[in-house]
Amino acid sequence: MGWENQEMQQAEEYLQYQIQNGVCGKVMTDEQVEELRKQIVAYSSISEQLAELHKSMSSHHDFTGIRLGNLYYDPISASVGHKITARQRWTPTALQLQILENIYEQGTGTPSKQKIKEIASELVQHGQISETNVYNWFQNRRARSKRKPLASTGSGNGETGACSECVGAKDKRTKPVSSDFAGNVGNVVESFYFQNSDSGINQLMGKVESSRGFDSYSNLVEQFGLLG
Amino acid sequence: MGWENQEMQQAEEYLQYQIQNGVCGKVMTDEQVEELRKQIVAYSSISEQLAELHKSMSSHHDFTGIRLGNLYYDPISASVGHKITARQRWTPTALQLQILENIYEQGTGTPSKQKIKEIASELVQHGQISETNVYNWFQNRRARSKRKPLASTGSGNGETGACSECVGAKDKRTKPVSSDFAGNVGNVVESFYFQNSDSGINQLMGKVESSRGFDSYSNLVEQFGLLG
DNA sequence: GCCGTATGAATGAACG
DNA sequence: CGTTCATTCATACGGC
Repeated sequence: MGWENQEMQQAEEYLQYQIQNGVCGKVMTDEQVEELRKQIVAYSSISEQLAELHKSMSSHHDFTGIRLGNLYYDPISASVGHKITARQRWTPTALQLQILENIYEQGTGTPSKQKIKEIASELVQHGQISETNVYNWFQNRRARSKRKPLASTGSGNGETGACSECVGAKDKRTKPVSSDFAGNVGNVVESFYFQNSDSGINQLMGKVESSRGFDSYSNLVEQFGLLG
Repeated sequence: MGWENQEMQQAEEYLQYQIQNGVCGKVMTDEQVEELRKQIVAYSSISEQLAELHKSMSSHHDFTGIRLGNLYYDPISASVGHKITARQRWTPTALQLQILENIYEQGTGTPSKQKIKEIASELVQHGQISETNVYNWFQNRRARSKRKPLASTGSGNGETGACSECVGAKDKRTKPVSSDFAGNVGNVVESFYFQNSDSGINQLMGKVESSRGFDSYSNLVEQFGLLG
């Protein structure tokens, strides 16, 4: 159409000006918006099933107490102390678990003080954890994977191959995921997020798109049947 | 600065033109973009993990499932949920129960490997059972009789007063999630952002929803009509 | 039909 | 290191 270069340039400058003054920020093409829309729809649907969890969490959090820095408020005793009252045994986060499993399988499955320190310091990025936790985890992991896979008796009704401490057991726990994944997801996510955001929408889109592991939400949706 | 009305108008027109031609569409503030970015990053990391997990699991043809924080991934249905799949849990038959109780009372209550084997092989005649089941039964029996001042198991089925986990007076069983949430509060407080997207899966939802992020997100959706 | 209890199982930590 | 304990999870079951 009849847009002169000069006009366009002026417009661009104007835009720049507006942006700099916070009047308006990023500009997206409809295509991009649509892309985003799809992403969000898919993701939010996927996360939908977690909503229930959140609900119960928030509806009962008046009994959970809260941690304030190094202090901990216990709603039951209505007091604030330095320790998290009683209980509170460590539970690995999913990511931590995966990483641990990975290390366990790849690594000799051997601990070693130094190594534990390293592992702990790495895992602490994904949630609270101590060296003791790591130590215990390996200890338990080793011990439990050792018990022989004992055939469950009979069948029919209650298949019991599962084992607790049991008498026998094969590794039936978490399978390690691709090392690539286990080792990097955390970082990926972090860098993903903490990256300078000035790059704008294009970058965002690029990242979301190129985010590996899933080709498209439809694929995802199909795989997990997460969309009602 | 020196922006003349005319120039501004031209710019606006230019923008309109661009929009109409699909060159550019919606305009968002940086804040909004950032909000969006957060949402997508959160969702995408969840999805990514699920996808990877799925891939890994299916490639291993493993049917055990995996724990994801408070959630469980079921490789069979390829979905994530709160349950540990349909695996039936063992239930002792009346006869088995009686025998077990008997053994428990007579013996010190401590089984131990060899004994368990024997017991199991004996009980299997009265219904399906595995050593693991026996082991667990004793384990639980011991643990639970400790919390409750229940002395006699009573001969019949009469049983005495009821008390589930007993000492857990607060009975968190009904609100299982909350306790776990408590354990995570710290993380939520400390790392508000998605430094870890892992089991943070619940954390994440908590963050997403509790932060103004979600609202902003909803607003965004409305404002920009991102959701058809 | 929802709510609370009973109980098999999973698992972090501790014990000897 | 192998075992055991303590706590928690998930679900089946029974009453209102």
